[in-house]
Amino acid sequence: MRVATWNVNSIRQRAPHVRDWLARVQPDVLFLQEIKCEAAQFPAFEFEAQGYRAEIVGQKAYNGVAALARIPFEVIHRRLPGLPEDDAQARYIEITAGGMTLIGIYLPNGNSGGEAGYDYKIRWMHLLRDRARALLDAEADFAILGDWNVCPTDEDYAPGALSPTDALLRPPTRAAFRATLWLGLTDAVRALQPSGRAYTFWDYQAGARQRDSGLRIDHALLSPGLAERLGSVTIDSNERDREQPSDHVPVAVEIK
DNA sequence: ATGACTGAGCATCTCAGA
Repeated sequence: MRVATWNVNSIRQRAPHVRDWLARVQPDVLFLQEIKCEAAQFPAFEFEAQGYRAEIVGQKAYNGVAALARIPFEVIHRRLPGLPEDDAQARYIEITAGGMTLIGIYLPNGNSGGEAGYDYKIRWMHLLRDRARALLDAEADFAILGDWNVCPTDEDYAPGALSPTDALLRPPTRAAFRATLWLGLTDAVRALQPSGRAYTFWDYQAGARQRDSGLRIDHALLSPGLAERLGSVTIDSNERDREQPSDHVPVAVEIK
C-alpha cells in the first residue's frame, strides 16, 4: 500500500505533473493540497482516465484539498472535527481505505492575518491533536499526511530560509506539533532518516532550489500499528526541477 | 539591508503563500 501527499499550488496549473507522477509512481492514495479551486473546476476526468477516483474539498482561489485513490474508499470527514460548521477554509479530508483511516491536511500557514491568523493555526493544530487522540483511543490504524506548515526542528529548514519569528517555527507551533507526535505517532521520514536534510519545499524566490535553501514541512505521521508496517519513504525532490513545478514535492510512504 | 516568484481574481493591483 502506497500513500502519498503533494501540495501542488493550483491543480489547474499542475494537472500534467500530477498525471505523470501517478503514472510513474502508481500510489494507491494521493492527497493533494492547495488545489486553489472549487470542486467543479477540478479536472477529475484526467485522473479518472488513469483509474483514480477523486474526492474534492474545494473553495475559490485559496486552500483546497483532495484525495485521489485507485482503491475503494469512503469519505468520513470534509472538515476537521471541532471546527464550526461555518468554517469556510478547505483544509481537511478524512477517508477510510484498505482497512485504515487516512487524513489529508493543509494546515494553516499562520503568517497572514496577524495574531488572529496565528491563533487560528494553533487552534487548528490542537483540534488535529484531539482527532489523533480519538483515533488512538479507537485503536484505529491511521496516518495524517499533508502540508503541515511546521518545521519541527532546526534541522528542518536551511539557514536563512525563514525569519526566526516565522509561524512555521514559532515555539507554540513546534510545541503543538510535538504534542501530536508524542501521543505516540511516528514521523515517517524521521523514522528512516533520523537526522540531516530532508526538505520538501523550496521557495520560488532568490534561487532557493539552486542553493538548496529548503524546508521540511510536508509530513506523514503514522499510528503505532502503521509505524510497525512502515516500508520506505520517498521525497521526490526531482519534481522540483521540472518545468513550471510546484514549490512542494511529493512525499510517498510504503505500508507493508 | 534589500529584494526576490507564483497563482487567483469582482484584476493592470492585492492577497496569500512560507
